This record gives sequence, structure tokens and C-alpha cells, in this order.
Amino acid sequence: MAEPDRPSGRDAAVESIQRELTSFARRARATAARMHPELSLVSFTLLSHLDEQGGCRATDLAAQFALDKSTVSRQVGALERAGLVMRRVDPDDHRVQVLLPTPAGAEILAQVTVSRRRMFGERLADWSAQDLTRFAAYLERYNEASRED
Amino acid sequence: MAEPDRPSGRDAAVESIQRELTSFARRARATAARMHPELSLVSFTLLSHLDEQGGCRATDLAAQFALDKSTVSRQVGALERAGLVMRRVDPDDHRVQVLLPTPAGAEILAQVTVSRRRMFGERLADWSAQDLTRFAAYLERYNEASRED
DNA sequence: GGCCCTTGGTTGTAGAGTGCAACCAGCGCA
DNA sequence: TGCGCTGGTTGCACTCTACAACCAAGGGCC
Repeated sequence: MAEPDRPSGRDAAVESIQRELTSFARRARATAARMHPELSLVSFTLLSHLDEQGGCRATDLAAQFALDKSTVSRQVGALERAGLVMRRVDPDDHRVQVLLPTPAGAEILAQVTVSRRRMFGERLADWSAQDLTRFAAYLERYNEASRED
Repeated sequence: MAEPDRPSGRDAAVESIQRELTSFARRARATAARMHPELSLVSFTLLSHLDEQGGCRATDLAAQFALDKSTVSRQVGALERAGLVMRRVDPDDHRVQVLLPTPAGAEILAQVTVSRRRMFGERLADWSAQDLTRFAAYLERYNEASRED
């Protein structure tokens, strides 16, 4: 209500969103690596998705995260060599491999999740619940919009 | 187990913020590269900073963006070879080089800025001015909090 | 002045992450 | 049976990055 809707308001906000998201993106990888060297940002994300979904195919991961299938193949290979992921050949279709976190994978995932949650929690400690909820909703909305690209 | 972060939506929101920011970060580089192959995300950011600041030292760029000085050195080298940045030796201290965008650098920066703004603008087209403003404010607040890490 | 420490910057090296293209292996349909 | 499609791997090339070793120029301090 008290928000003035001048034409310049939109542009300034868009500009700012752009700058801040970019700034965040630039730092995310390094921060993640510093925090838990044993599981890169990408590995964490993939493993996390496997955990949430209760397993899926490499192709699904590629589609979900807009990665090349070769990249996924290598990442999964690394996770497997590290003993964090196991593959099951689908009995109905011998082309597909169902990927699942191993117990060790689930364990380390839980640890990293805790430490990530703590870090994010600290950063967001003095935010009100309402602000957190709104911020989350905005991010979801934004990502939903970019998923089509 | 029996509690889905009921005590507060806080945890759920923090989790979501975490996930969405991570998801964004993972895509940012690729998206930027696809949009303007001539200027990577990092190069764009560095050049942009030089433009805003009216020039600065390589060390300043490294500090600002939490990059190793060798990385900055190489990035700046590439920008210079591309004719987008020029160096001037500081007359007061012959160790330092003041970096400045060339006219060509300013030109391409302007173009990329326009195309970035258009892309972000499209994604955010159906957002109300109030939502944009709030989203921008949240992002600024978040980044401000992480800058201390 | 001469020595030493600090600061700004470059280069050598190594490794992660990535995409593209070529390839192989099952599947399904005509 | 043959052909095209789908899931996945591998070879290759490239970028981004950090760390370490290095060089060059200040700035104190004796």
C-alpha cells in the first residue's frame, strides 16, 4: 500500500535482484567446498535428490538439474567410487540403472545437511518467520519461472 | 519424525531457501554462458565492478569477490587480450595497476547488461512491483549476512 | 644506505566441472 | 529382421579455480 509504484521502482528492483543473485551464485560453489570438501555442491545436490526421490535414473538427474548426461555420468561415477551411491539395473528395462544412496551416502548426506542447515540458519537467525516464508516463496517462484529456459 | 517443523515454519522455510538458492547457483553459470558467450559470469562481474567503481586494483577485485589473486590476474589478462580492459600503472606506487574498462569494454558491458536485464525482466514480468521490491530487499539482506563468511 | 618484511601481481601446476560428439547397448515397432 | 529411439559411457577440449613459488616495488628500521 505504502509502496509507491513508480516506473523506476520495478527496474531498480529487477536490477538489484539480478545483481544479488549473481553475487550469490559466484560464491556458492566456493562456500560449499569450504564447508564440506568431501561433497561438492553438485554431488550434494544429486545425492540429495536421490535421497528425496528414493532413487531415480541418471537421465532424470540430468533433466532435473539441466546438466549434460555425461556430466551426470561422471558425477555419479565419482559418488559410486566413493561408496555413496549404488546402482540397480532395472529388471524391466536393462538399459536403465536405478541410482540409490548407500547407507554411507545417506549418512554423509545427513551430516552435510545438518551443517548446511546450521550455516543457513545462522545467516537467517534474525529473520522473522514471516520474512523467511516470504523469501522462500519468492525464490521458489523465481526458480519455477527460470526452469523453462 | 512426528513433527514436520510445526513449531515454526522456520525450518521448512530455511530448508527451502537453501534448496532454491543452491538450485539457482548451479544453473547461473551455464545460463550466463548461453546468453552471452563472449563474457562469462565472472568476467562480466569483474568488468561491471570496474565500471561502477571507475577503476580499481586487481587486489581489490580479489577481495571484493573472494577470488584468488591468480584467478583475477588471469581473468583480467583475458579481458585485456579481448580489448575490454586497460591497465594504468599507478604513478605513486609502481606495484599497482589501476584497471579500467576500455570504450569497447564499456560498450559490450552495456549490451550484456541490457540483455541480462531483458532476461530477468521477462522472468519477473508478472510480478507485482511490491513483490519485486521485497524480493530484492530479501536478497540484499541475505547477501549482506553472508558477506562476513 | 642496506636489510628485511610486506604488498601487488604473474606464472606453473593441478584438479574439478562442464558440454559436445561419438559411441555402445537395450528396447520397441513396423 | 531392420531401423530408430533411449539410457548411459567415454574421449576430448575448455574454463574456472586454488595453491605455491616466484618477481618487483614500497616502507621501516638499524
